[in-house]
Amino acid sequence: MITGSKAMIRDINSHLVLETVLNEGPISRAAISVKLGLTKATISAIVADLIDRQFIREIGSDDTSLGRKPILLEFCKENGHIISIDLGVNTITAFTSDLKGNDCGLKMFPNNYTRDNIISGLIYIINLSLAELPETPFGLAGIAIGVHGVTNGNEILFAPYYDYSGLPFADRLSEHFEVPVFLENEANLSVIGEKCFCYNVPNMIGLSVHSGVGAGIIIDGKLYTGINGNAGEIGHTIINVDGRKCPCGNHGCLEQYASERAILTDYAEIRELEKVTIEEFVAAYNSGDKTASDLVDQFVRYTAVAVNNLLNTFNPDVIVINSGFTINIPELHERIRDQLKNRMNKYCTLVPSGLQDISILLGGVCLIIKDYLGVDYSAPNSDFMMG
Amino acid sequence: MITGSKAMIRDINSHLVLETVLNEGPISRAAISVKLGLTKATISAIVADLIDRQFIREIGSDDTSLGRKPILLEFCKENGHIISIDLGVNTITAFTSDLKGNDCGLKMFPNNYTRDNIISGLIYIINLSLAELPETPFGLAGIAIGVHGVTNGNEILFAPYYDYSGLPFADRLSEHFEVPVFLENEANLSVIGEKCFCYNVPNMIGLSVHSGVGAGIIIDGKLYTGINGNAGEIGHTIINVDGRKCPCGNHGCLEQYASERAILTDYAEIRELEKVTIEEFVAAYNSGDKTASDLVDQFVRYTAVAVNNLLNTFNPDVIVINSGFTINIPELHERIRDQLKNRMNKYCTLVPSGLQDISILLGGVCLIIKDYLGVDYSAPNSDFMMG
DNA sequence: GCAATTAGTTTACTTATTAAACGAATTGAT
DNA sequence: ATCAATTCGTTTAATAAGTAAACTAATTGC
Repeated sequence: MITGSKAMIRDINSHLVLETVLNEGPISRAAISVKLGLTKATISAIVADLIDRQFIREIGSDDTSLGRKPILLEFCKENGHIISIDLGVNTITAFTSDLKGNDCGLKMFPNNYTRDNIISGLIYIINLSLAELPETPFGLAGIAIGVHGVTNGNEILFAPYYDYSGLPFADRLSEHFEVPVFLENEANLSVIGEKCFCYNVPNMIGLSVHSGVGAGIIIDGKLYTGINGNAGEIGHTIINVDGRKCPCGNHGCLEQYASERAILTDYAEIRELEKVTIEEFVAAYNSGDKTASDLVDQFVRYTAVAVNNLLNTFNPDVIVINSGFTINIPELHERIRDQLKNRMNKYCTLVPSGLQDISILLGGVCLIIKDYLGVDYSAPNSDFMMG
Repeated sequence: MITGSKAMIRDINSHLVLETVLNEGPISRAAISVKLGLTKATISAIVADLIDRQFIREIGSDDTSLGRKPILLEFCKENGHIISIDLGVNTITAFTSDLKGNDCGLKMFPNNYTRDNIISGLIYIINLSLAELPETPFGLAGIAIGVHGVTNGNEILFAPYYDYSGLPFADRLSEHFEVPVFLENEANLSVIGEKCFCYNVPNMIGLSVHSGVGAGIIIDGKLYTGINGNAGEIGHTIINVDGRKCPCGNHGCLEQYASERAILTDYAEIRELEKVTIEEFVAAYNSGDKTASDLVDQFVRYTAVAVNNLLNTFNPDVIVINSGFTINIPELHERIRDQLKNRMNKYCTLVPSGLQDISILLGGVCLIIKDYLGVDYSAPNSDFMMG
């Protein structure tokens, strides 16, 4: 049972100070005191401890008009590194950053790994990334791995596109690198990334349309994954009760209409092609291909249904859409929004992805920051920051 | 900004002690100390204060085999009263209880009130209920009002079945009776009631099928209502993209298929009747009426779709169904569950309502308990308690 | 050079928890 | 009947964290 104690008070206040310096620094002790409503004495004591532990440091004074100049404090972002990996079906992307998510290197590798060698493959990839990083006081803070499938408690429960279910990724990598390792679903990481770097709101849904369709759910500022990590598996919500058969056993699942897989498969079938990439599809669409245009209509229509259902279910601050289609054909946002103009959706706040193809990687970074510092990161003046 | 302070420590621990006595009492100081992990000295200090404030009292000793007998502490449930009202379209139900939700009287009134006199009507009804209650140290702890419509911050935003939107219920009643007043959507109250009295789990969805279809959402033990109180308005999620037109402007909303209104309207139309009550409909079904049977099939089929979608969206501990159909035709639960046997729903934990037609009223009681005591009530050994 | 102002530290105090000793109450063995 | 063993609850001294207020430090402008 978590009970109140003096240690808890200091813990709460210390994290508040660290969060303030991280997200609003450089900032002075006096300003922190005003912002948090704690006395200057308390702030001074906590700051001394945080400096001692090398989380923050004093930098030059600020320019003020009157009185003694404040000593500015800033977060020591380069004192450690984070590795965030997008374990894609075709490509593995490894992103290294400092403790504020700043780019320290990005590498891409074809994913030729099988169930038998994927873990050693990841160790190899991580070592390659680590090799380029300078020594730091803290070293590696943690490793995040974005999985295209359902995860629960650091285990892959179900992944339709690769055969990695049940593998002890986290345990092995954690033993090997002696740092925390987190496996998390890509839609979940994606929405975390959007929240921390772009849209700082407490309740948001990230609608991720890639091979399948998933939603990352943030409620009260916290990721909600359900009791088995299956929350947000909206690809298998039924939106057409008499519709297309789905491998899951039901009919009319969203995923059969609005996923990349559905659209590209439909296109390939109609055009009697073996396989179509999203780039080829978009090129066809842009050149006025009628089939592609019809399928884009389908995507817009069914994605709007998905957004309608999410709005009426969650009534969130924002819904962010991230998909290859909307990234490559930006006007789709407006078209989806146009289909949502009815009485129940007056509070609709549909927004485009701010991070697009790196949302998963930056979401992984935020997960590690949260684990390592115990603090929610909210990137101030981020390149990606929205309204 | 909420910061850590000494007052916070005592506040946290004091509420934990009160919660323990409320939900697990009668219990001794020693047992509380072990359960919470606080020292006996701390518990003694907090208990002295709670006794002083008349929230708890000492009762006789417990029988133990060895050593000094513990002094049992219990919650003073009869020191105050709660009024919970179900503001139905046809009927207003007023329930009075002690501070643990025990029945102190239930009255029903036809709802003939208009926009102009509903507030004075409620004052009249509440006064009638109060008149029968004995004097208590605390008096009235609060009033909860269950609304069949969307509420946000104690205001009715939208109610399709009566014309009470925007009325200052809470302000007027709060001024008049000088106690806190809460307006809340009926599906939300319903799921709170089920959580506190029947299913003590942190993540649950209450599917309420009455005139419309709504879901009460509890995440991490807390009601989630969205940013405008519109969360859980699943009656307007689209489950049949080319389906029936809905007044909301879309096609194929769940409410057009699986609500009482939809089923009863369909039945009346087919049978060329003016109006059918749910009792008449159930009687027809029980007497083998084919039309009723077909419409029950429709209800089962679409309710299963709703549950499927909720499972894949929330992956909660449990989903509770509460509807006139399932209350009156219990085998429908099994039939709904039978339609859910597919790969994605292996964690399905669909359960019947434990409180049935009083879930809204008891949910209101829990809301007031939470407000008044600052503690989550979890009815121990409740008559309604499930597994 | 001094008043005014703001930043940050020091000091005395308050308060809540803890650990340990202690007193109280009860059982069971001698 | 008495006393050791046991458990319950209180008392006491110590610790730790925040607060308020006084104090020192640093800077500007008159």
